[in-house]
Amino acid sequence: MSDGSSISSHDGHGPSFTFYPAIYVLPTHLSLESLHRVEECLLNRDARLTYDPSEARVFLGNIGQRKRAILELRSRGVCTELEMRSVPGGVHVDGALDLGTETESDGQTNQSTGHLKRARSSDAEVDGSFINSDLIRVVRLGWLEKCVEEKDLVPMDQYIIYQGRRVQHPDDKATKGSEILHRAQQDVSRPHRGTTHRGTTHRPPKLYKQSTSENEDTPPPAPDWVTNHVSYACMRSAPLHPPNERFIDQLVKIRKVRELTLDEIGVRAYSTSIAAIAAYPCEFRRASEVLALPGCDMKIANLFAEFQQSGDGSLVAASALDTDPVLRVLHHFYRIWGVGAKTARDFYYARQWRDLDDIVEHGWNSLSRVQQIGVKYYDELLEGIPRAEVEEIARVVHRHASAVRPGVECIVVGGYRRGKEASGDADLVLSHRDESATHNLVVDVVSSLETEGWITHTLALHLTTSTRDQQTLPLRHDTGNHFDTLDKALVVWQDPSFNDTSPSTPEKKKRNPNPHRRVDIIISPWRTVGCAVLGWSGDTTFERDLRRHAKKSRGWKFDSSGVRERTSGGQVIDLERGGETWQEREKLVMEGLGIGWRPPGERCTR
DNA sequence: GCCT
DNA sequence: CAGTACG
DNA sequence: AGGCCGTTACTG
Repeated sequence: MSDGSSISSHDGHGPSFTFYPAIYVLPTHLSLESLHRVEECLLNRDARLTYDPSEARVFLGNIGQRKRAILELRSRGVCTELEMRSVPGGVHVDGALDLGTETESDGQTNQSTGHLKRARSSDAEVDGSFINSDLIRVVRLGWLEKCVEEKDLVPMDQYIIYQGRRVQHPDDKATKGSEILHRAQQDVSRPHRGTTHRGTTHRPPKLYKQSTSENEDTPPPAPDWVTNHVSYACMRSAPLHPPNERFIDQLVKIRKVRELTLDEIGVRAYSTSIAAIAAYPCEFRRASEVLALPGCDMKIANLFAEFQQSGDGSLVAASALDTDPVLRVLHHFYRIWGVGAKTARDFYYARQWRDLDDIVEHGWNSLSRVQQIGVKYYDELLEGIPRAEVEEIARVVHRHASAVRPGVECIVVGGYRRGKEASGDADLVLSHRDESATHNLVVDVVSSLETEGWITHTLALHLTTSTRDQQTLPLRHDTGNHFDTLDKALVVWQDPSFNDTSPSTPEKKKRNPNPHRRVDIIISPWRTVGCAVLGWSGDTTFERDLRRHAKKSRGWKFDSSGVRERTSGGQVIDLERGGETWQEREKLVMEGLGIGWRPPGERCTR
């Protein structure tokens, strides 16, 4: 092995590390495979592995020098001072030193007595020195190799490179961010110290079989995109329901907390990790598998370890969304259409509101028009639209569009096209092979639908190309020809027809019981319909990475209205010319951008 | 939080 | 200008 | 150390 690790995961039975404190494997100077084998070896012997440096007390690594060891610790935020009493080669005294300090965990000591006997027979240092001391040790990998070779625990002494005690971190001042966020981070950083497993080295029962033979828990071969470090979500296939969906659900909740606490970068980071995990084709069995994915590092691997050990698959930082009283209210406000994280916090902290009634009672007139609509139809707009109903809406829109522009095509995009059972809204792209037919189409379709009673409110109208062009064309010799983005209408929709039978009071019109729905109608000229459909069919991270990739790898600007040169002047790049159908044109765009085609059902980055 |  | 929306 | 989607388009 180039990194000098001779650890094999097929090494038969060996000693048990159950009663060692949390072990952290330093990845430095280790290949990913070696790292995995070392972890595998430890796990097979019931060691308590951690990906959180702050809770580890043994750091195992392919390292030779004390100076290097200190550096490795420091770079992981572990500040120590040298502990002189038992340095390498010194007298072995920690047992005596620490045995007397065991006061807080009698239960654990008693419970493990029987095992301690076994352990003690081969290694006297196991019990006393570690279980209750705050000693931090950096140990050469050779120790583990020796233990494996001897099939027994071997004293660490000769393998200790450095030994220290934790000291207060110099810049440990309070974070300026919200206390909730801070608390959440604290909680995450010590996932094994919860009330459930407090202080004990006892591992929860393994769900998988103890490995004895060929069926060894070697992880499945990594997919290409892992080996090749493909970091753009738009270049991987992520299905609607990936194998690690339950873990992803937890991470999505943490991301939501980051949104609510205005941590945009954290949101971006979690999105990257989530997208990678969503593309992973099998259930993780080891945190080290997580570690191998692009966009996932110790933080995420550690969260997976917590997920795996939690029993019910919950993460403390994720549960905060439901349990923290402040976050609960912020989340509630955030789900109002037209209210983002900033406004939600303003409602809470400045206006001191706590629920929708407070808003209606004390601030109705301070709301924007769309926020009022958002509050009014709060529950209905959050409901989720079944696929059949999305199709129904599309038929109605297509009928009206056809009346106004014969030959128009209506394409359902968004979550529906990715296969979601229920969509947050209905996203429809209208296009026509005759370029002039898409001119003013939004306005015409929306007013037609309004007249027939399908559209109850228009939340936003984005008019760019067509309407404005005509009015301002003479004035527009603009410097930067950003002449195209798509026309679109974001509307509130309600089926106007319902049974008006029964009423004993026939004069009073019964209220329409059909739920209000959010519908987005997007207009695209045929010339760029492939871009429109591509830009409106992927999950957020897929679309972000699409733009990022177009920029970084081609120097192009991609959006749903087309592909352009990024250099001023912005020459249009026509990647879809020659495509006969919108499906063909979308495929040509994906290939032209160099991401390769994949169906919409595989663009689910969450 | 992760990557270059 | 900041804030929100869209995927 | 600096970037992270969009020179988005809209509202107020």
